[in-house]
Amino acid sequence: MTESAADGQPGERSVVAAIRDAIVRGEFVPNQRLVEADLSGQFAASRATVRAALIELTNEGLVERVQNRGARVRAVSLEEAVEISEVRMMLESLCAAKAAERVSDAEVGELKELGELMHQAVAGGDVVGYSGLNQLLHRRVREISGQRTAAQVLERLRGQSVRHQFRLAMRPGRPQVSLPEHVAIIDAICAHDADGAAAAARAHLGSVIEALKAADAAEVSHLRP
Amino acid sequence: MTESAADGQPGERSVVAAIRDAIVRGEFVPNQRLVEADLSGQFAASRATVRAALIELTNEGLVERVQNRGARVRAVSLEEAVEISEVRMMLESLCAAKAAERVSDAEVGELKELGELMHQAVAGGDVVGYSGLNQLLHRRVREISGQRTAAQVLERLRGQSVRHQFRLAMRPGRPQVSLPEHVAIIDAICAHDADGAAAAARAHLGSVIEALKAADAAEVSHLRP
DNA sequence: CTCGACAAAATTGTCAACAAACAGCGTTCG
DNA sequence: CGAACGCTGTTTGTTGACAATTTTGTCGAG
Repeated sequence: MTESAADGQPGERSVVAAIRDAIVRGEFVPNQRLVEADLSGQFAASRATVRAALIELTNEGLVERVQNRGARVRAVSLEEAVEISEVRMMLESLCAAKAAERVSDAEVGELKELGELMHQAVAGGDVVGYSGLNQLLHRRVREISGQRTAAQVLERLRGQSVRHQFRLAMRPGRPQVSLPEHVAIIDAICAHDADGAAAAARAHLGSVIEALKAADAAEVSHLRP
Repeated sequence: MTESAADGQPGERSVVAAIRDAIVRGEFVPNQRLVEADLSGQFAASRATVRAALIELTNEGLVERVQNRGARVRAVSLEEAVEISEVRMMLESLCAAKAAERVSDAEVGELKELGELMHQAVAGGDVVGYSGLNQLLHRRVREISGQRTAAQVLERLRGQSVRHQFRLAMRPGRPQVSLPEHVAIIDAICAHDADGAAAAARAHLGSVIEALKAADAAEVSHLRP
């Protein structure tokens, strides 16, 4: 029972981050009601601050708010997760192509090293480490691309689908599938091959979509043996 | 000096819409400061309501807010407008492809009629009418696609770039260029040709990007003859 | 026993006031 | 004469309380 982090300064920005973390980390489960007064107590902030935070998180797609009925943690269905991945497929391929055009020599070295670390993580069975490297890679590609608009959108979408992403990373055999896809993206970017990078990113996200559907089907069948 | 629309109920939702309209319609120019107290008076709402509205509009990308320094209308540079159009290129092509797969017979008729109306508007020199039909077409394609995630992102991006879009629509000869591109999108969707629709949408947005750059270059050269 | 209306509790929406931070300007010191 | 300092006015950030709305629990009639 983590009595939750009620410390830190109660600044507006901090409360947003705190609630977001609580949702992303799974402390607040989907469809859980988020009562302003309760959160006000939990995070040691005034109700107005909490309210502002909830509005911000609503536009980030993490919470749902309906008139006079309060806010609750938004539950993203499999269908929505697939939609999000489809959008990611388009935008990550755009960013990968841009990154391939703009990548510097230093960044090439960085990406190659990242690929090596991912390889080691998979070989060593370090699933959570690999998951972290995975996110880091995607973020670095976004940054290198210089496409701030796409990067912002992708960042928001990541928050919404983090639960599904995590569930996916935990499936046995998944890292072995995604590693070569990631390597392909890295290689294409480092070779300044924009078309190849876009294609590799598309292929990777396509694989994610298939895996999402497969994972869901597997879990459903597991619920009724 | 339109003393601005201060009527209507002061509901939270209404204030957001009112301020958004004021920005999109150009009543509030880019970089204009948005003082909470002033808006509170203009829209007959409390400062807290205005504040909530500004937070919401910040996440929509229409206003910029800095700590302890207030909010101002966000000015999107040409560079940003191009970035936005690049993202739109990817997402609109996705929606066009999905729409081609899912379009019903009734919707085919609707789209064809829309194309006819656009043709008439261009032939009659009705620029603003054509601009409206343009937006309507893009929106209908998004709706038909059933891709709610992409549609939401596109809707937000449209708000940010509406000023550039409008400037573009006003350039002489632009409608004659964009009309066949729009027709190509319509035809591909109506023929259930997903790949063709995606390609047509990509081509259209590519044309928009080129036109944006050209329009900017022309205006710059016009400022120093 | 179920359905509907009524009342009470809980929760959100709104408001006015207070405190903190920043910007501009005049004063004073080097 | 120039620059640093402090002051004042304005604007945002925050708080607490009040009003409106929804939900929940209860009672009575059919």
